[in-house]
Amino acid sequence: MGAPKQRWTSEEEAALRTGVAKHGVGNWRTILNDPELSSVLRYRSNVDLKDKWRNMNVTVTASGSRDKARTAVKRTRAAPKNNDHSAAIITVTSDADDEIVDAKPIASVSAEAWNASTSKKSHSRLDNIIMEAIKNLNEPTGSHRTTIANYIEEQYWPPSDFDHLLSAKLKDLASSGKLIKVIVILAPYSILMLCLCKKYKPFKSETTRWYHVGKFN
DNA sequence: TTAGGGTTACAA
DNA sequence: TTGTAACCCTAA
Repeated sequence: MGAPKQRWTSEEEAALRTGVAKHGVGNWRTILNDPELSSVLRYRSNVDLKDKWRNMNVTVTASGSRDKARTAVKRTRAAPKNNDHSAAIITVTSDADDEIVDAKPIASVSAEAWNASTSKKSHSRLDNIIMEAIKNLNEPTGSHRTTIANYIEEQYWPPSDFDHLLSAKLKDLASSGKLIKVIVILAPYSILMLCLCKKYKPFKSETTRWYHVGKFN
């Protein structure tokens, strides 16, 4: 352990983030072998990548706890697989880490109480429940609003205007980066290619929005 | 090869 | 002295 510490450069950190986005968390060897990244990361081992990713998640969660980093890392493993010719994920509109706070069933309470801030953390109770729902549903391509709503209705006793609240909250969480909003375009392959080339903007009826916790690869 | 826990170097 | 980041060790 006498080796001098080799501080990570911003280029290396960027390469690691790119690698994780591309290959997924845990595929450190694959990231290292990526021709686009290998030159930047040539002085790093797969263990270095793993450790750095852990540290980066500690920083992001601002908790200083390795345990929280671990949960963050675990949650980033799910990745959408585009194996359907008639539907594809076109856009990931936001991406950020988050934290999980305990969410136990509660009795029916007012919308204000659902939305009330729980502690020094800025998360509301509903935020946590939504995160828990998406996490537990564990759908590879994320979960649709109605699926999330059904889960919460099964597990909890939401207020009458819950559906409206949920929509607003999902929008908030996506815009703040706590959730990833994925736009899935239900269209033939040719249309998808036009979308990718930005030559065709799908109608609202041709798209659906799925919400996902964590990062894609 | 990876995850997770432990250790050490370093900066504030 | 303390917290953080980098590095090391080991089990699976």
